[in-house]
Amino acid sequence: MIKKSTLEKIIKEDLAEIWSILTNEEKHLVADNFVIHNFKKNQIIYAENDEPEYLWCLLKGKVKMFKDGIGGRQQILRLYRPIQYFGYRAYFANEPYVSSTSAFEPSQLGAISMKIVTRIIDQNRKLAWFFIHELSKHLGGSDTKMVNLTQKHIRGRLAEALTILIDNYGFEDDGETLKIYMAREDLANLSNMTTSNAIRTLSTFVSEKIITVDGRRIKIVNEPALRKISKFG
Amino acid sequence: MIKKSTLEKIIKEDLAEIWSILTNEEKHLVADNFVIHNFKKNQIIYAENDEPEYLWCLLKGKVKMFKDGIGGRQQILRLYRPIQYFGYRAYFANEPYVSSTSAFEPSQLGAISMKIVTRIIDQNRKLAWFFIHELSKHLGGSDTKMVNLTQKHIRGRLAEALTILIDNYGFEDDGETLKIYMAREDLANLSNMTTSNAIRTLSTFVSEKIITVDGRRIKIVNEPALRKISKFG
DNA sequence: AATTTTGTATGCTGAATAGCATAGTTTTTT
DNA sequence: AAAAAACTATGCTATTCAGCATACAAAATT
Repeated sequence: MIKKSTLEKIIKEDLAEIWSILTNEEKHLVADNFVIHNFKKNQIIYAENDEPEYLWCLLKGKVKMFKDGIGGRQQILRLYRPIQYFGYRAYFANEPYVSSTSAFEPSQLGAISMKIVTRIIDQNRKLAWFFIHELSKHLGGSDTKMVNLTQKHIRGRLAEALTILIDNYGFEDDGETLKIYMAREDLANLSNMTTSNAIRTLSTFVSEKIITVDGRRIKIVNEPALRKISKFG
Repeated sequence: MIKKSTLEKIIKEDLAEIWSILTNEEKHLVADNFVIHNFKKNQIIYAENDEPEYLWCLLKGKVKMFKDGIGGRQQILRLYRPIQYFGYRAYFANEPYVSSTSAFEPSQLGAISMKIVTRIIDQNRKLAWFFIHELSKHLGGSDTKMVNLTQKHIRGRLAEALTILIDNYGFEDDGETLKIYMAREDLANLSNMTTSNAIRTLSTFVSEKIITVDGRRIKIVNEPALRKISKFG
């Protein structure tokens, strides 16, 4: 269980952009209605077709947003890190979730009722702008990703997935080991290919000295080459 | 050139949802800053990497939003009909356009400076909500489309494209001829396949008595079958 | 610690779809 | 209305990628 103090720190000391724009009164409203949840590895936070109810705030851990497709094949849509927000889109669109989310690793999340978020948006322009900005960013990203996934070849898609991991979670202290350890299957689900092909293509990247692999530990040894493959492949 | 009266009709008589939520003063502000543009068939409205400046309102005609990918292959992201709005996402995200738009057929559009739209959002909650809702809908649609395009087979993708055309533009008076005549290449660009494969797959749909084809005129003769292929294919 | 389960690596095979060529047709331009 | 350009239809071939099988390795569970 996260300490109440940790939570208050985040909200009151404006550690995340979103809270810094609230009035003290609004901060109190949020703090009083913020419920902490702990999720185990691979535990579902919400599932496709569920009715949206909460704004989720990832405090600690890693979360994936995904959609189950044909034959149980999963497509990972987005990855989240602390402190980021999700779960609000479907509520705003007034429809059930079109995707699911689960914890990649043991994670701590806060849930705030969307009714309260709505109430605050109604009285605070800046929060409205926060969501307009956030949604606009995601929409551009989704459109771009669509074209990348449909048009790039396997090498390009896997290279792009690796750059997404770099950009989202960064490196360990050595400056080259990816700070996320995911199964090959997840890597495949992120880059729209089968697990076999993710494994195969990783191997060729190793033989080309672009990465090294030690179990799930991936080191990026030639990032420019990787980004080049991602861009043109 | 569209008549000023037509424009005023749209804005003052609340023919489109968006305007009905404005105060009279705001309506005036919009009407005074609304510039009508005519676009020829295939003319570009704005292009990828351009800096966004206007909210575009499609008054008459048809518009496609697309992204140019590898080897000049285009992916159509969304289709617009009167009276719908676009061009605002990149401005809200504070970034250049990630996609382009062009007129499918001779079209009339209105352009309003995004600065003015921003000013109105700042003073009118309802307009903020309009965009939050709109962006949320589009984001859900984009995520769903991504999975459809990457996971469905060719038949399913083409069937889906046809249902998108039905849902966006409907039928002629006969109740079965699609009210949009697009080149096979555009149909291919909508469903992520080559032109050859769009033509081939259309032919098999004809032989299966799901559609009939007369040049670019497509009649949907078995819509349930089409939707079934779209869903499970 | 042993056993079971799950994940990784690699090879082989087949299916799906892209690419290209050619002929005929429609649309656009002059 | 004629000429040019663009589009459509179909066949054949090449490529990419998925599917499956097997062996091995690593994790998780008992």
